[in-house]
Amino acid sequence: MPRRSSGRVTLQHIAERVGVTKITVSRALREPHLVSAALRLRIESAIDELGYIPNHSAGALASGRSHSVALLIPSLSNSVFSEIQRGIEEGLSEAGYQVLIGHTGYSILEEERLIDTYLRYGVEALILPGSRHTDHARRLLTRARVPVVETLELTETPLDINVGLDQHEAGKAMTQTFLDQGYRRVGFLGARMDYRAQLRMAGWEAAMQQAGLSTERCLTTPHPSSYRLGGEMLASMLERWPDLEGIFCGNDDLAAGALFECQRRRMNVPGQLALAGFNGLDITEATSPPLATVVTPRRRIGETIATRLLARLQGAPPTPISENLGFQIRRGGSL
Amino acid sequence: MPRRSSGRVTLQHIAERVGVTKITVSRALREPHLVSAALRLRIESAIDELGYIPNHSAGALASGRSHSVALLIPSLSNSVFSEIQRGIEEGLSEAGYQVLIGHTGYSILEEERLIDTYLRYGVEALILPGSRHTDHARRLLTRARVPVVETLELTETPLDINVGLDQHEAGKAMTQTFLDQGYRRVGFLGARMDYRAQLRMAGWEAAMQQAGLSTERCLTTPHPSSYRLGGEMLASMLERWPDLEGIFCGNDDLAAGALFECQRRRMNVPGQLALAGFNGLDITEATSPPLATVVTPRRRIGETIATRLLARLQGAPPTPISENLGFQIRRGGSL
DNA sequence: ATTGCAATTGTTACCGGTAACTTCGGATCA
DNA sequence: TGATCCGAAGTTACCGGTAACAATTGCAAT
Repeated sequence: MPRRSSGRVTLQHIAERVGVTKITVSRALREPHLVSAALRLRIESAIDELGYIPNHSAGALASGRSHSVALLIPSLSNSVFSEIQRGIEEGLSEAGYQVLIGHTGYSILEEERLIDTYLRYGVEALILPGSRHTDHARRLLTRARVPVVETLELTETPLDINVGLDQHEAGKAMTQTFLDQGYRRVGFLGARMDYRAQLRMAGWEAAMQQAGLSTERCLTTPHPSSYRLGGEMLASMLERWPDLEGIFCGNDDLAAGALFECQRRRMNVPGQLALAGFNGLDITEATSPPLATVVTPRRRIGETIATRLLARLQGAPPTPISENLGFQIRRGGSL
Repeated sequence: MPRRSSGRVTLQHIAERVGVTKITVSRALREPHLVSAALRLRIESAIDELGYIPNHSAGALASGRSHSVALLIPSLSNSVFSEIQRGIEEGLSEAGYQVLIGHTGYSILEEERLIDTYLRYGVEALILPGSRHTDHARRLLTRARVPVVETLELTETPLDINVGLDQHEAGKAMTQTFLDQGYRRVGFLGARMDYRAQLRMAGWEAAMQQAGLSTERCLTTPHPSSYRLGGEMLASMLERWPDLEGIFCGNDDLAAGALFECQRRRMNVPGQLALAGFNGLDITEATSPPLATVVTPRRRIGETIATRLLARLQGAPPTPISENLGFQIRRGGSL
């Protein structure tokens, strides 16, 4: 006698309808070549007559495989991650993996919570934004013995697979571009100030110091970045350092916001003030003038992650590896 | 003898370590008040000594409850959905539900695939963007007897819970705002042209026709919208209809792109051309001039969904209901 | 006719939890 | 002092699949 009247159609129901045992139905679904063609057809028609929906939990429990992979992203409104996601999804879904997306909101505590949750779900791999994690998260990951990808930035000590680009180097290169163009009083504007933003800023500092220039013209905030914020912060910077010649913004949103503020003030860009952003999002090509930016190979990052992860899932040895996919400087017209 | 050497720590291991049976450990986790305080402490310390991670599949299978809800969103790079998500997540996670995010890419076929996938995962509810679904998706949803939320737009025939705003009405209202300001030759610019974009456009048509004005100045494309596209399409429209006085863009991205193109052409906005977008994203307040837009109550949509869904999950009768959360016109300075 | 083998289908046990019911010792109470 | 009740822990069966191995059948090979 059933404990619950779940009403749900199970393999057993299909099996009875067709007059076989459930293992045969299970086979017809997972290894059709092992079931005779005639029977397979009868099973298939019974399945859609009755509306059978496989129970993933039961399958995962019995087989010890979940066929799913967790992808944690910091923000649901940033095309940086959506393009990476597309590359990953494409590669993994083809290989039969379901990609479960989680949203950390740039918080490593939330990341920790999600890692825990998804390990309970039995994901076969985790893809994490960044290389900064809580201690507890590291412990969970180590114990779980599951492939882990850390992405976006590079790290000297990857947990496992690391695919990204050198954010510090990129920040330095963009700053150097300002300097090459003859700008000297170059400031830095940053928001959110997650670890990657800090690396970019450090790159700016390094380049400035190397050139013997001041790094005082720097304004940052922990608030999430936005177009509005870019404008407001630019205003503050101009007030504080009226002699600014150029500003390297930690991302494209801030740079665009800063550009709008310049337009509002009828300041010529780059004549009176040069601007640059980071990431190479669509907007940098649309503004007038187009924004200088660091173009990051997001799509390729996603694809590379998929490739490397599949290799690991298919048994490649767990050798920590760091892959640097580089970046490109685009001067746009704002620098 | 174990079939697999999973290596994973289970309830049984904890139980043996502590010297009780697994059901007691299970209780200590789910209903701590039923276990004596002393024992509970010993269990807890065994759990983190051994690094126990509950197996969600096993729990879900045994209890028939997954404590998870699927949220499908069309785009991972659009703050429209990220704000809705935040509202939903907040309400549901507090009540112990895990929100699983899926990405449809605006495709109802992909939506169908995801509905199927998440029903296999045993989600206890589904939140879908829009009211358009494939026939098969409808069949799946009906058979699954699971609460369903359709959001963003309103529908006369909700599957279950429907929370959103009248996109047609909003399109009409924005167009009427153009007319109220004396603009007559008002065009429409749309991309992607998913169902909501079509509704907005229909609203534009209705308002124009009602005013006895021409609806010929209309350019749409199935391509995804972007800032660049907004600029390019504006250029096409100006070439084709040089007498345009205003353009209602199907979303804020297009409107911003169009504005940038006007700036490039040194066209005065709104003097020579008035512009408006849709959604009220951050960028509309940052540009110069700020963009006119239809402000949609995204956060409230998310919160309302959470509230209504929780009520249903806690046993409220499955009465189809449609809740209209309205919108606001903001004239910015571009209209 | 016997053997061998491949193609099909079935049997059995088990994955790791939880529901429902049972047991047991002690406190409460008439 | 026996009946009753309550808190705390245990027993048993089962959720819905899948792994591993066994059984059956038909046919080719010996």
